[in-house]
Amino acid sequence: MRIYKKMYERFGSRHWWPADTPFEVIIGAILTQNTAWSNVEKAIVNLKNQGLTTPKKLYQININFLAQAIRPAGYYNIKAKRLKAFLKFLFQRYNGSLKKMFAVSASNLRKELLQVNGIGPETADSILLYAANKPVFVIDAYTKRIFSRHNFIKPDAAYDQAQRFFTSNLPKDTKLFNEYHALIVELGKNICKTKPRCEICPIK
DNA sequence: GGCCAGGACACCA
DNA sequence: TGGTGTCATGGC
Repeated sequence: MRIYKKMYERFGSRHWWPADTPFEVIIGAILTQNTAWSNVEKAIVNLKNQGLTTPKKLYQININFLAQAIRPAGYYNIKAKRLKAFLKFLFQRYNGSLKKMFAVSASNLRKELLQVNGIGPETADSILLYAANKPVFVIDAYTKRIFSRHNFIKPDAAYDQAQRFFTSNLPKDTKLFNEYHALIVELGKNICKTKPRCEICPIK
């Protein structure tokens, strides 16, 4: 909480995730896997321009067509397959309704999402926190890099292990988790990128 | 022109 | 469980 406050004082509210709708959050969460967000944005613009930002549309279109549309995001063939896998899950289990899916408890939905091919722990947690508004802490590359450099977690810590560090030290609060992870990304992008620990780091 | 970015999975031992 | 290869574009 002490670190959170320092970062918040430095960067302020981040208003995350950068998307217009919960479904766009899900698309972005899958497309950004090991990929710079700037490339993901181009892919999402393509989808928007073609009116493909609803579950129904994406469920219906041809997978090869989808792959071409998301090409700028990289790994486009595999990501098209992963988006399709999620849509198949959404329609078969929840009749295509995000509302119904979000009504499921965080822990149960997490288990279900992890069964979907192409959705791992980080993607699942991003969906739970930023699309479904559930109090789940997201661990990503920035989180591990920054907090291992400052010796709060081990560099090779497993996902769940790193996650426990945060959840066991913080109140379980969706807004807090949302803001915290957004601040970590901000710090990771702009300051804690190359130098292991630098003078201007707000959390040292 | 090499390196890297908001992972996940298949395959192997 | 742990290690390695694979997927690919765009910015610097």
